[in-house]
Amino acid sequence: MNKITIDDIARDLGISKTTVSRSISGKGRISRKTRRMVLDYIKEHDYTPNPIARGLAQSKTYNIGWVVPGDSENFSLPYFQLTMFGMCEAAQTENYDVLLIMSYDSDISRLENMLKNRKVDGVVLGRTWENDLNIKALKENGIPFVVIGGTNEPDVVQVDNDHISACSELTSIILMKGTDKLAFICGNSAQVVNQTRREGFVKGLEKCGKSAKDALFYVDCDSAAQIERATDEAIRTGAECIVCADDYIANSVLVKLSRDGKEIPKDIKIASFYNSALLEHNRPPVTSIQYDPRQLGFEAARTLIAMINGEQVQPKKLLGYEVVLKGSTL
Amino acid sequence: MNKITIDDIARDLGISKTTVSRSISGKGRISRKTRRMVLDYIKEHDYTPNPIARGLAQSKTYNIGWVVPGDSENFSLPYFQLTMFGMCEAAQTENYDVLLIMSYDSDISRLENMLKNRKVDGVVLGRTWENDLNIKALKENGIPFVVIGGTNEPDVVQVDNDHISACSELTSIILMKGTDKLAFICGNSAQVVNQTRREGFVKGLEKCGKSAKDALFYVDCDSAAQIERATDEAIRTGAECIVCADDYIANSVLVKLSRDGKEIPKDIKIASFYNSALLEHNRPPVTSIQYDPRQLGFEAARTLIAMINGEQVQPKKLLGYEVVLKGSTL
DNA sequence: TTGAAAGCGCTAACAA
DNA sequence: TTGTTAGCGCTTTCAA
Repeated sequence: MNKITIDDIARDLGISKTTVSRSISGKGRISRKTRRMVLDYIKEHDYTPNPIARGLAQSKTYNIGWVVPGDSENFSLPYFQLTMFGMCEAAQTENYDVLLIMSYDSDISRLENMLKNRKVDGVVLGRTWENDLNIKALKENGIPFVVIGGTNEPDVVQVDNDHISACSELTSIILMKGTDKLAFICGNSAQVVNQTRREGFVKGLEKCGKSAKDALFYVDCDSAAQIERATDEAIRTGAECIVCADDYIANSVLVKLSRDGKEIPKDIKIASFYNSALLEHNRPPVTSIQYDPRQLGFEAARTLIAMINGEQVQPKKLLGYEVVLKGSTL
Repeated sequence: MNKITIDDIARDLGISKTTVSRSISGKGRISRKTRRMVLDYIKEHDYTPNPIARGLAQSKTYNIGWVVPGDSENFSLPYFQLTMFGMCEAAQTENYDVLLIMSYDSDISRLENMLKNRKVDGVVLGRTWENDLNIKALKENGIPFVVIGGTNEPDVVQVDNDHISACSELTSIILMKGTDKLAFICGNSAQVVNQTRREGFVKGLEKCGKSAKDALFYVDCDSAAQIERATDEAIRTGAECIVCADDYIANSVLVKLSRDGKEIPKDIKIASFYNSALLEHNRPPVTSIQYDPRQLGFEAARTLIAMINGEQVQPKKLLGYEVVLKGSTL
């Protein structure tokens, strides 16, 4: 067991523990020689400072909290987990660790508890809602935090995919290829990401001289049943292409279409605003937008730690994307 | 900000901070009256003990570590995340938090670091390998830990799905329905779960008077290409049913079959030893085994915390399952 | 450049 | 039943 402490080092080396502490942290003036000596000793004896003790002394935990929705459907799980991996990577390089905070829809008690306990130095919010209670709690608390996703709350540091550009680009490409009547299906519209994607969709319409009135909208489709109903209605109303806000929607639409014996893209085209690896094996492959959740998480954690260190950070960072055209919109 | 400390309470109430501490923890003798008084004060002033300070004093962190594979393919992500949710639930009830530890295949440096830093009181291992280096490091360190999955390392507390019973049951059911020639496809055989499922499969064969020689085995199929090759060969060799070790394999097999225009179950039957929600929309639905990853995580964390508290725990706990027969094996 | 001493906020022997 | 007194292992003034 690693039971050696800073006192042991000081005693063995015949110096004060202040000097040892300074040698380790690099703060304050220290002769190169003394510092070398301490560092060598540490290496040789495999000493690791106790982060709890350091935490107590500096009122820091060297942990960041990751608020992850505990109630999301299975399809979004990989997305969240990949952002989590990215966060861990970023945290690691700064010697931080990641602590989990489960959130359920409107129940923010887990987060509140964590804030009261002061077990984290900052928080990353994995998903944003309209009128987000988590954001309110975080603001009120004053702890540094960054959100992944958009928000119209002022003074919130955000990292997000550039959904607007991405969705508008994909939408206009579809239109320019001669498809005229589009249907848009999305889930819970209280989630900011669904609002943003809708906005991008409309922008894409407008870029091609159309407006929202020229398309069909099915929002708040949370269950498979609702999505299937929307699909049915879209087809009956003459939609030529169904644009799905995410892969969960796309999957349900695909199942429905195959059950009805519709052929893609002959009978109806389909595109998705989020491409998870889970859809990639579909026949035909689905036109979609490719993001990098891992990078998203990385950026969020990196930004957060910079904030914790008192650095100035960019208030809103948008990451890139790639529109991938495939057989489903040929 | 919650800046009130135990000293403030002691001063305000005219008692010693020991008494305050005791009132909070409930340890030692305390008059009901004093305790009430302290508790009331705490409630009124919204005091929360500083867990860092408590941690330093008791050499405890009230964190448990969750070793999660950072390199698993997307299909297993939901499984891992669901166990993670279960862990969080269990941890929460005991006032513990969950800290992430990413692991990559054979690189256990993250875990070693965490152990050296003593930022967790115990560890849950999310996946087990043959000759698992994580297990060795944990044993050597002496920290309490439980593994999810099987292991032949002695003296390791395990929580696992009962893969042997489940797989053997499903296998024998398929055989009893008149299917004769089975093929088994699985991924990396250094992962214990794949070994265990294979064992269950063989046991199922034996229950029906067959042996391993009567079936086709394709192990270490890690890539889609390998799985497709295995599928091809299985069919050419006369397999009537392809039994897939998990949903990732099943998905690739399904894609391959549909591309080749094979009809399920007419041309070939298919079953999976793990049913994720990701496959549930397949047409026809796939016969498979249903586990509850959330409960698995819950049980693991609960057991770990019991160990941390010095309680005696069951060395090996197997959880239930459900064999779900669907159209793919009709 | 170094050291002494006083915390950080809590727990736990030991006394009273 | 309660209080006194040392810590837990580190950081950080303030002096030397």
